[in-house]
Amino acid sequence: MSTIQYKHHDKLLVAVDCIIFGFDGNELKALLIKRGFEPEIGKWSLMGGFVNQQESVDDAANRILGQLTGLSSIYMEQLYCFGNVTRDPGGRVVSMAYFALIKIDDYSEILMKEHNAKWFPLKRIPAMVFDHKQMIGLAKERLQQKVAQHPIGFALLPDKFTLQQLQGLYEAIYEKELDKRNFTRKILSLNILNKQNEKEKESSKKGAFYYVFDKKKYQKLDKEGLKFL
Amino acid sequence: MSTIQYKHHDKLLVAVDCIIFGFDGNELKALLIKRGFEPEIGKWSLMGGFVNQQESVDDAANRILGQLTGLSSIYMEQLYCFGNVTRDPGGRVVSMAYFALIKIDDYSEILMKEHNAKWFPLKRIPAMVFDHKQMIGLAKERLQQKVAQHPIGFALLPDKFTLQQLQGLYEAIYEKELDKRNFTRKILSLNILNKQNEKEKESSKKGAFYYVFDKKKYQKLDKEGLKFL
DNA sequence: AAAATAAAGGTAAAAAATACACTTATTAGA
DNA sequence: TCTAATAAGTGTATTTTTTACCTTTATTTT
Repeated sequence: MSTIQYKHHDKLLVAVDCIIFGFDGNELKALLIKRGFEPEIGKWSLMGGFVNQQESVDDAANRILGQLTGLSSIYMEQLYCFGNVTRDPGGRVVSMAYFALIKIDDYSEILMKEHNAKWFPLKRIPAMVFDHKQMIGLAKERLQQKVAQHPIGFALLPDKFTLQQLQGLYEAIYEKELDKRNFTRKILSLNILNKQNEKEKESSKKGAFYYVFDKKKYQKLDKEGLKFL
Repeated sequence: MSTIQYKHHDKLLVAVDCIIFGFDGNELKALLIKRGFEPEIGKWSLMGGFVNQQESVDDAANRILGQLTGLSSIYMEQLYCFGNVTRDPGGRVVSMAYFALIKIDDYSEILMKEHNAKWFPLKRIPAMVFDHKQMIGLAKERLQQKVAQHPIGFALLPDKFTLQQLQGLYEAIYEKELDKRNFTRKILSLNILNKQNEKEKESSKKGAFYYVFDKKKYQKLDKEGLKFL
């Protein structure tokens, strides 16, 4: 705080931009929308909006995510503040970037169409407005770091998933192949997955058991201090 | 960005608050100032200020840090955005918290006195205004994580330091004792320190060799992908 | 019954992390 | 000049973690 009254200070537009990640079983993707107004009309953009006077920045982020996906109680965290003076040619806008992890089949098709939204593989992100591409790059790095220490990846998978789906997710995030036996051993040794009796039978004749993430077991471990992977 | 014109949206006060860390050879400390105006006059506070229309948020953080310490080109990074509606009873203020690492003897005494600034050990932070104590707690956690992966700790030490001073720093940050031989072996194996011919002779009769951090060696390693400690 | 498919599972070798204690260089003081 | 005091400097054995690697099993289809 400064030593003079608040009212003498500049007020700024504060925006939120959401990097929305999804996983289709094969690739990591980000959900982008086609900007329908100037400046930069027609370019791809992150879903964003302005923070209102009477809502917290986090609330604004959740509101904006909800507008596009119809989803609430989604994994989301602050990424970074983009605060350059000239980042948005439309005005002085400070943007808080957030990233969210959603189950790719959970969003509302209707809302998606309304917003001209489309999933893009992270490896093939098109030209984007302002600093949005940079935001996605930073979000990817952050996800890579975070996922190694916290079990947030499950937010990208269906509630029931096979070990190979889980491994595929990590391979997509890290962009490298992992050894199946080592991966399985490590993830199971954490004791945060519950094996189901049911099998997934689409991708093999033998079928692979489903697992579910046991949040309570994890939280217990987390208190004791756990490195995730 | 929203689908209606920017001018219809709310503008907010955007503040920056700086957690300034120092190390006195023994303890990690934070530099606080005594707030001289309402609300919450007389309470301890982080050094802060408002972001001006014509400066970036990062520039504002550097300006504010310079106001208190007289220092520039200091290690500083964004910590987190504190955006609750009611966090500051004086008005709707979104605060970007930054943390900075300074060499504790480098600041300007004059500016410190002007601002009623004082160093507090992290273990004995007094009551503070708003959410500032929470900011310090978060900064400490972030520093602990960061320092394990990046060689930023040197910003808290004099240019020349002994291995025991360096170890002491890590012990202060992690809040636990480390084994001297293991620490020495590990840090030297990174090959980012240059041993000097000169010895520090105050704390022992034998004297301990000074080392300096070699930024170039580090950057070379960093490109190749390095876990720090 | 045979073939095809992907799932499941273990071991040995290498690397990294930990635990642990004596010798050395130097100065101050007897 | 000898002795005592002080912290610096140094190596090895043990445990844990990580990595590399392939055969057997369950099930379905033909």
